[in-house]
Amino acid sequence: MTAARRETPRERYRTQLRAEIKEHAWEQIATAGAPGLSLNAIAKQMGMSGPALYRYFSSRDELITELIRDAYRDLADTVRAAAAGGADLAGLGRALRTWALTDPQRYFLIYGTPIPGYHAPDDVTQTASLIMECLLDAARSSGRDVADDDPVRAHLAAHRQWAGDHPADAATLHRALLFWSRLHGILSLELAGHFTGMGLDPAELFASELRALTR
Amino acid sequence: MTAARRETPRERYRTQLRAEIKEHAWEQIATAGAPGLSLNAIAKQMGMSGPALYRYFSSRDELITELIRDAYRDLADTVRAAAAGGADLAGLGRALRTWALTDPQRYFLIYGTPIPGYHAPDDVTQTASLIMECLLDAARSSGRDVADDDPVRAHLAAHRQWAGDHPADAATLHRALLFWSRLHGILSLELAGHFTGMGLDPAELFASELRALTR
DNA sequence: TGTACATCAGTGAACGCGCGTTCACTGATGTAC
DNA sequence: TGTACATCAGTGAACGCGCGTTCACTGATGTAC
Repeated sequence: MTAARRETPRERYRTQLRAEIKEHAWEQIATAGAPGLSLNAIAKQMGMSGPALYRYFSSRDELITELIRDAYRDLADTVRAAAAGGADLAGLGRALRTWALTDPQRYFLIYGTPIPGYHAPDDVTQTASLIMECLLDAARSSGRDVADDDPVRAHLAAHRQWAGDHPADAATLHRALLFWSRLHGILSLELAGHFTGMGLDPAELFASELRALTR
Repeated sequence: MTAARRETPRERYRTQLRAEIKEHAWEQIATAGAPGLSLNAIAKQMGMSGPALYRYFSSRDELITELIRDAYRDLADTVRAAAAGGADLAGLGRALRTWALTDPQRYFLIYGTPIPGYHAPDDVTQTASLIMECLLDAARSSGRDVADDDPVRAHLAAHRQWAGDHPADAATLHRALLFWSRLHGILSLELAGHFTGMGLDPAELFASELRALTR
């Protein structure tokens, strides 16, 4: 058992301030979107000078990458917590929607318009797979078999790296994938306000898609 | 018959230069995303001074709004052309995907991450309905009835402003809506590179969702 | 417990940049007589 | 056909701004003897 070395006060302060910076960053993203994020603005908000932040993040890009990392991690934790609490596919769907509604711009930071040329580092991709694997596990034991004779299943069976070492037959892969893409379809349109503009209730549409996948 | 007044050379030049500016704007958006769009950069690219553009667009915001307007119009035209050419729902789906792949950032300008606080002007919303009405028409005469006993149909039947005066029963409304949200789900994940990152072929997935809707 | 030194947080000035936008202007193009 | 005037495109200088980032520095906090 490796005794976790006692964190020095300085280290504690450091991690705490890093967290504080990120919180302000999220606030800023929530109100102006990711492109509007500015180190100087965050510093001002925290009552310190701009260059001070360079003690905690080596560049604006590093901060954004860290935020993306955190967003993925937080979503993965949310989904896994729901699964650990015994949620089936429908439960995961509801957890996902709640998470997305909590902070739409955080959702879009992950699943929204990509920044041309930006590539997420490896560990972020790994966390993303974590989420998919969690969906797979739920899709294996719950949900409904949709379009069981669709030819895409051959393709899915042949390309299953993303399933990691989680056991999954074609039906499970298919279900998890449809769960993801369909709910993302509804969610992203909801968060962008397209349904409200049409006079529709997003909650109803989401619930309906969820039913189609799990009933 | 109102004789279209002959366009003066100056007017012709004006409209042509406006178009030229927009083209450069699209190029810029394609390579750096919408937030990276800059009037000065466009001017430089065209070999003129920055302030010159203010003869053609009163502000950066007006230019962006105009681009959004054009994107919607172009998509509406594409979809309507396909419909006029006798395409069924599946055909419209393929047309939609082709359009999206032609210029992903243009697609995202419409359906991607919303800019907090930005609200599209009325006429843009109208063009958006045009698209939906076109989908409705196709959904009435083609496609497959999915989940015909889902309770969401009551909601759809009760909220049908977006259908305009196009005749549409609950099944048609439902089909058009699912067509839109499901294909958007696949498409936006594809354009953002999420499938490629997983080793999956987006074309297969798109075709499969299309089959589920129309077979 | 006290002293000497090293570590580190944060500051203020500065650099270079690009942005959107205004303004007074020059020079070319079109219009009226 | 020629002249006088109005319209309009485009320029260059300027304003004010905020950005990311570097750098030499002060002052406080922790460490070693």
